[in-house]
Amino acid sequence: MDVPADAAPFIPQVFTISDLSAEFDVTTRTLRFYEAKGLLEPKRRGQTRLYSRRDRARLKLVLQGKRVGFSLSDIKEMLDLYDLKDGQTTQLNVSLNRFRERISDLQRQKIDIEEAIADLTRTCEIIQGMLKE
Amino acid sequence: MDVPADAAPFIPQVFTISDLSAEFDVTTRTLRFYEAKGLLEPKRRGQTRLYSRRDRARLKLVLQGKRVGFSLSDIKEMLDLYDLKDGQTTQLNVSLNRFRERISDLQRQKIDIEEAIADLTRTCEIIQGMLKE
DNA sequence: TTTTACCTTGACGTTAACGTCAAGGTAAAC
DNA sequence: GTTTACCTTGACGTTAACGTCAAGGTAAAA
Repeated sequence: MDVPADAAPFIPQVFTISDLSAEFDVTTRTLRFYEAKGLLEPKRRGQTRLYSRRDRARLKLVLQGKRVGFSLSDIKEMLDLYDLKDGQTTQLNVSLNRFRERISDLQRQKIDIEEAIADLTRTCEIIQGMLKE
Repeated sequence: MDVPADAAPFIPQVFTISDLSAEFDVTTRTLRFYEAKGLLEPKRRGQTRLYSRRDRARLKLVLQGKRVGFSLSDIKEMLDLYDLKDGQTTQLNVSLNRFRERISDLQRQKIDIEEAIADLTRTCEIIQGMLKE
């Protein structure tokens, strides 16, 4: 009841570079690289980086984005969009379109791969035919 | 009947760099690059490159190989294999295995893409849900 | 107190498949 | 003869996403 509203939380939840490195299985170099690219913005304690929960959440999003094939600059743009706290709907629509474009790309790639598989399969059959002689 | 067996053919079928460039829609830079990589070996008339039908056939194979996702060095290895005119069967088996490995890779990739599509689709649905509010 | 471990910045290296000049040679057409 | 077109080699540039030193700072443990 008497706890001041601005009392510092007792679970600050900050992370070192090696914490995140270990948790997400990326190198420290990668984390510094993401910072240089503006994807993360850890504070410093002296020289040492201190990552907040927000940084951690962002990192998670970066890695998710990479998994589905977005480039780092794509991801940065989207993260930056979400930082503009206004016009939520607009932001969501922008990202929605991004995602849909990416889905189209992926479907195109899938077709290409299927064609390549068909090509190679046919070629294999021809070679097998030759080997039967 | 009296034509000597070693008579030069009257249809030499040689090609200039721009012939091939136009026919296969690749730049001349690309053709020189492939030569530097040992994929093509055109003769020279003075300075100028003269591509034989064999070069043309090789180029065709290179482009086919690229289409199904082989690297240039993969392709070079396979082309070189076919140049060793002995042990045909062995060569064919080697390539057959290569092709099958590539097919496996592609199938793996296809699965990855399908997963990414599923991920993105799910995310889109979530966003759409948020937008309905 | 020295070792050990972890942290920092900075700068250059890597890979693939060419692109892009630069600087010049040749050759046919006008 | 000069313009136009095409050819040559050589060398450096590009892109992405980090990797790999180098050289040094700090701090806790032995």
